[in-house]
Amino acid sequence: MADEYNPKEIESKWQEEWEKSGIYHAEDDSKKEKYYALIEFPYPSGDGLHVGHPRPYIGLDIIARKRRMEGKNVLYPIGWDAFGLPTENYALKTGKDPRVVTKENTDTFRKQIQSLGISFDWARETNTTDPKYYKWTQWIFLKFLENGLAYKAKMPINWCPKDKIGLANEEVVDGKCERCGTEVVEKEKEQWMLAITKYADRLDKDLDEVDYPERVKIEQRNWIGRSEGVLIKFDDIEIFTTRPDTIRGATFLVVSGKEDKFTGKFVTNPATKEKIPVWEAEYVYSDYGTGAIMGVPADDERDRVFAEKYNLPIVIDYKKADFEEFGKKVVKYKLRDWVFSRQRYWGEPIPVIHCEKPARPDGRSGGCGVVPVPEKDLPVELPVVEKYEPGPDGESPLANISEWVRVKCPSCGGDAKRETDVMPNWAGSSWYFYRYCDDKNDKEFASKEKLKYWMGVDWYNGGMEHTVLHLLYSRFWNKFLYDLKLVPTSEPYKKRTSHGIILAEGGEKMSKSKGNVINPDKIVDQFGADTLRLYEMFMGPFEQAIAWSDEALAGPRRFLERVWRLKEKIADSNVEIPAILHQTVRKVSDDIEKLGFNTAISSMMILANNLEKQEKISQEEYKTLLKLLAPFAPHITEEIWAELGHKDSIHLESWPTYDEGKLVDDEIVMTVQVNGKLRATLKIEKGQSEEEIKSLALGLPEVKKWLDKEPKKVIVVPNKVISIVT
RNA sequence: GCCGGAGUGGCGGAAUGGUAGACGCGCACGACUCAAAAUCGUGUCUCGCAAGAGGUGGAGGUUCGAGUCCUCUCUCCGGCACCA
Repeated sequence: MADEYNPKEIESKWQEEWEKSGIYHAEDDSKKEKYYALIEFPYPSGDGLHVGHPRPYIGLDIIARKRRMEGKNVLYPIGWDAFGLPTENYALKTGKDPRVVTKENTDTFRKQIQSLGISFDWARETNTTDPKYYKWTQWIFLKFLENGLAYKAKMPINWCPKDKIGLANEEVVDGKCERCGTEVVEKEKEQWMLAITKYADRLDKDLDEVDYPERVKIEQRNWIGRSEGVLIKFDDIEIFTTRPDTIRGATFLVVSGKEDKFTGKFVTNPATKEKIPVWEAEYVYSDYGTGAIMGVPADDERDRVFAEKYNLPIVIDYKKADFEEFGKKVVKYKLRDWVFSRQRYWGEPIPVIHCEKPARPDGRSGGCGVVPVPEKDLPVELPVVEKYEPGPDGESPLANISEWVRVKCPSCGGDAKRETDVMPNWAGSSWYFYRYCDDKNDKEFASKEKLKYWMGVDWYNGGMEHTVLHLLYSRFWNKFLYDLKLVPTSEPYKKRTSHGIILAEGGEKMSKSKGNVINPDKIVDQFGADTLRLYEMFMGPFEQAIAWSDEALAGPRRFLERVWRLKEKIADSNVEIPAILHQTVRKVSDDIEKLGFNTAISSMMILANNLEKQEKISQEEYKTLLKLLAPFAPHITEEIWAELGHKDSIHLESWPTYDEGKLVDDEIVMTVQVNGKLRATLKIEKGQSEEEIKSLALGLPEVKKWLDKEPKKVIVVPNKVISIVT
């Protein structure tokens, strides 16, 4: 038969057509209401796409497509978060220029993603490694510097000996490098820091304003670690406690190892006026609170263990104190400032110059010290190097390029050196969502007018693993830029959701080393992109991790074949639209908003099965099904739409609506329970009275059988249940 | 230890307190076919010939009615963790 469903043919055809007509391009000057849908832009690794990557893209594609059909001006962009270690390590191994590697990888990724028919606005594609992009990453860094939020400090940092790289606290998991799993060690090093702690209170409090999953809010709050307590002086030692009421039970103080000059001394408990000893212990941290605590063995488990071990007195049943009786209330956070330096190559150079004449401590002229690169000289481009190895002491590979490093001080003209540290790969992703709003701008990172129109992001979907990394960092940048009046909203994302990852068959994580990675190209080739899209949305709840199954792909493909075949049943009759169509419109519309893609698809399957059983179907029924399906399976629906004689794309049609009054069938099946047990079903007509229904139910032979006396009570739940109690 | 989330057929999973297992996969049988694939139809929680009984990790409870609400408990997953 000539008219077979052939995805290979129709999919590439429509993809080209859509790109040519630009129907997915966001309009900057539009009277329409805007809608900004965002996915976390991918890191283009050398392994190419695996089937897990597109799950969030497809999910938000359905949202974006539905919004367009609802008449919104939709921005659904994509770009590449391309700085980072894997590319650099690959360059190290092969000697290839990371720029070339990145170009190859993004080309592969782009081609693969484009084969899935996702309605990204490719005209706004951005890349964090493009100097035109990272010029603005550097520019924002200079704003941090200018406002005193970027500073250099010699401090113990988390050092990964394998990657030869300093890590932010957020990148250390169980004492190991988040990336490679190597045990991190402490290392003293001069580092650039960003003062995220200055925003700790607002990062915590403003979570109240946004629509994030509760879990994400809790994890962020956990990480920020706000606690209210009191600072109390025991002679020269100030302690922090959240339980000042227990002060009369304090029989000793404990200081961290760094404060050990007090160890062995005695101080006065301001509440009891007794002299109590000062001890030193590892369980007290130097960088939290004041680095000193009061030991209340009667009320605190650790203090009790400590007191028992060292035979310290334990006072019970002491009188409680008032909260601020002995000191003043303060708020402390667990959050630490962000280590922002990386001594590697493939990142944004930190745009500062170190003048050889140090700045004078009194701030008067004579020396410059750290000098920001003037804005006109941005971007500071990464020079081409021969060797990508970090130096023996963990110096950046850039430190070896003396012609790049040696510059004149922009301030005094004297000899100076460039900063050779680069930024962490979280830098470019902390602001990319602004760039999409105005990606061609070479005067600003994005114009205020365009930001005002497009921001904030209406719906942002991404991985749970970024809750305390990317999500917290980008909220911090946003708040900083908001304070400078450079961006219009105090929070970047109105709504955040998370997708579950796709696991390999058998439930293991997909990884190259395990050899269980599934390439979407294979699936597209064999089944078509529409089947892949449908399957990824149908396989299970969107927000839940789920194992891939090759076998199960057949279901969605059969469904599409069925929809395809329904063409032949179209009749030009003007039939009354049955209730099931209204129900399906409602179900699909509602489910999409709840990320219930699996149940939305299931209801469309039911509708298709239903239509197939009919002799003939009306144009109206079929077109409605196609429109509902269009966001899920954009190619096949477009093809059929065109075959039905339409000149314009189905994706420009308006989203179907339903009639509230026609949701219920004329005939309803109710269940009849006797003492809670199901005994019969009862067919009734729409609109029958409760009394009628009751007597019909009581008259059923299957019911009479169980009634040996007058029922005590009969409960009728409209359209559902008749419950008889004897 | 603390804070979240989840336990439902052979499998993925459905179910505003109202017929548990929708939808899909798989499997079985049947139709079509020389045959196979594809497609279509029927069946598919357990016990029972049937009437019926039991069944959503376990034990109680609330309710006319509980997978869903409450109490206790077990297991798994995620986050935080000598954070005062």
